Amino acid sequence: MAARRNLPKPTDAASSPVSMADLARELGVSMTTISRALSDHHSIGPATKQAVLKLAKKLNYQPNHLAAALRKGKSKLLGVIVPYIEGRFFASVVHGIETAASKAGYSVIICQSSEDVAQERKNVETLLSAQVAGILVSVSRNTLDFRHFEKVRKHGVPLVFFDRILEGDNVNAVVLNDRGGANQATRHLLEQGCRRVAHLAGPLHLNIYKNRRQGYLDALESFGIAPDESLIMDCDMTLESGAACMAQLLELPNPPDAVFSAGDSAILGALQLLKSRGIRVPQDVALAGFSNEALTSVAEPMLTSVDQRCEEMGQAAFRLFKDLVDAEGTAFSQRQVVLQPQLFVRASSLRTGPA
Amino acid sequence: MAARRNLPKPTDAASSPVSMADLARELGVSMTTISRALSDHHSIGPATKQAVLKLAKKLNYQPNHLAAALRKGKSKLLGVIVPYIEGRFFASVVHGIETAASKAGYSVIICQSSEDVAQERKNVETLLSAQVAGILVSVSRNTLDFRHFEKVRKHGVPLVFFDRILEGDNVNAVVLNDRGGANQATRHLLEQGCRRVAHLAGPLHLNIYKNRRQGYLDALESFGIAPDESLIMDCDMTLESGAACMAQLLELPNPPDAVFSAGDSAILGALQLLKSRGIRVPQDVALAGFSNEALTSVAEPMLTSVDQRCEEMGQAAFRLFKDLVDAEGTAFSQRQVVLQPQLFVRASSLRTGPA
DNA sequence: TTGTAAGCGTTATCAG
DNA sequence: CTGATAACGCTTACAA
Repeated sequence: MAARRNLPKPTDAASSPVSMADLARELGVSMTTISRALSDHHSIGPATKQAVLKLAKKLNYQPNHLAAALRKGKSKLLGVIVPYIEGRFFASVVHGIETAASKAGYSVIICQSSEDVAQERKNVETLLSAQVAGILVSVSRNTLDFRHFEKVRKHGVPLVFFDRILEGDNVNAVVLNDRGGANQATRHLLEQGCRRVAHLAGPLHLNIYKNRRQGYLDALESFGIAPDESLIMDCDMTLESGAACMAQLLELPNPPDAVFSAGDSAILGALQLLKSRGIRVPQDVALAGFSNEALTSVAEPMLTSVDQRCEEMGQAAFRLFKDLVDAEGTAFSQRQVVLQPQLFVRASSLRTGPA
Repeated sequence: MAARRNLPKPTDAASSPVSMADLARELGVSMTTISRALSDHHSIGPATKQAVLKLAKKLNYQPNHLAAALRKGKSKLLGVIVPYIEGRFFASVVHGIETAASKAGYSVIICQSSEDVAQERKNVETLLSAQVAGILVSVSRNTLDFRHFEKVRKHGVPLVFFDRILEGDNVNAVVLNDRGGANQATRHLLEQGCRRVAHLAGPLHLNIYKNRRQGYLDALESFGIAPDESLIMDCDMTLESGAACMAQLLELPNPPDAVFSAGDSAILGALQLLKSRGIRVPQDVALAGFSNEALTSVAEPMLTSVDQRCEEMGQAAFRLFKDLVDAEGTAFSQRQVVLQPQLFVRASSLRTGPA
């Protein structure tokens, strides 16, 4: 018994949805009254209001947001454009955005640019056509200009950038203090007694990698160490690339005693290469990465890394959008929110003995 | 020079968006003509059509999908409900869905149920109110009935389940052959010569875990091995839980020589516990997990695992939805798509010596 | 090939 | 406190 629990009753093919007009007819009042009852307007008798709400529940009334949005000229849809959604970082940021947004009654439409400006342009068009209330975007790797975002502003749609932004443009943005985080990580390595700290740098046209590199340089300077160009490697931040860079670093006449990478995959590649050569981590070479990916706690030794506060970033981005909406008309120009990263120190950088 | 690249020209506050009516007025034709030109209708002179398109481009006309959807009664919005979006699995599935959807001209609205039926119910309401063309859902952990999905069908909105579905209900769904995958993994362990294979089982009210357990039992049976209840552990699939289960298994008078876990985090926990006790993997205990998470390639030894074809699942789910839309009216009842998982054999289960 | 007009489900304005 | 009516931007019979 109890074999088939909640099977659909056979007798219901898509019955036409019930509208406000239906409620009005049924109750013998005007649509205006229905609208007011449903939207909690003040000019409405408590009795009628209750009656409306009751009937709405009974008939399973489902408001049509499209119609409302069309009429009001503003939807409760929020557009989000990310390079891709796989991988911890963007998934977490989107998680943060969605959570904050839905609390405020917004639904989020997600678009992937696949690291391609052309697609990003299409995404913008799509979102504008969907009449979104705002757009949150982290630009693709090869986005070099702002033309397609001009259109967004022309339509009067609030625009917020997060994480990856275009340098030199004054826009609303939420970013991580990448420079500070990199500085912190590098200082930590220096404090462990390392003196030849190498850096795996990402593509420098992206603000995030440029800033991480700068933070690395800052730390060296504060320790009075002159930067050595041969210790700064161009790296595309993949596992393979990290290993290749590490191999190259080991070829140097005077190889590094520590490596700070602008990303975690690359530092893992470096770790694997070191282990394959029998070089001890952290005793011979100490390591630190950036992003605090899950893999940092799985690697052996566990990897020191800078956490990016992904979820906070999502929340902050939404809040900034909301501020823009609420400040409608109030002419305030640009807002930047800067989040403070947090260094997670793990075994890969902790030298047990003295410096 | 070239300091400020693409700064907004100071002279443009949200100019009101241009509509079809504007184009019509400007060109001195009717809105019908505009509509036809824009929607590539056949009854339209090539000359007028070109003129319209040119003007549209010039005036930066942006179609209003909301209005079109309202009129047509069908939007190009697709609703997706997942328990959460962080973590590899759902992020990848969503990636697959979004990629397929956007190719077909749909935008996807993402909702998280946070593993909570109440929230899931709200999500359904939200999506219906947004007039989505369809809903794709992977149910939350504590979803036990279908009432809130009845409403979806009543509205005539195509509904597709993926991965997590409710057993016993006949619905459109895309699932993994979890049973087959588990069978494959367990057989592999048996073929390596293991004879006491333990199983870390997930919450059994979820189809996926129930099926994985069954696949495990199938494999034992095909090897003529009677299942030993003391080797089957209830596990909530976390790292900690996996370690705890492993510890318990080691207490047995006759401990296992292999473990198949229904999830990767748990098997990693088991691995860490074994290593901490100096027990060799795979020589003393061979390990295999499920999901093929990124961490499986980072662990040492690397972990054997069953890949879930996340992205294919997303694509398949979208395709199933599309089929439903295209078959509008055609009364075909339920469709199930079953994807074949793939076993990735790695060091954690490969015994070098003979059995 | 083109135009007219009605209507999708709301909300807002103005009268009662 | 309530009601009639216009309007949001677009599609689509139907008519010319």
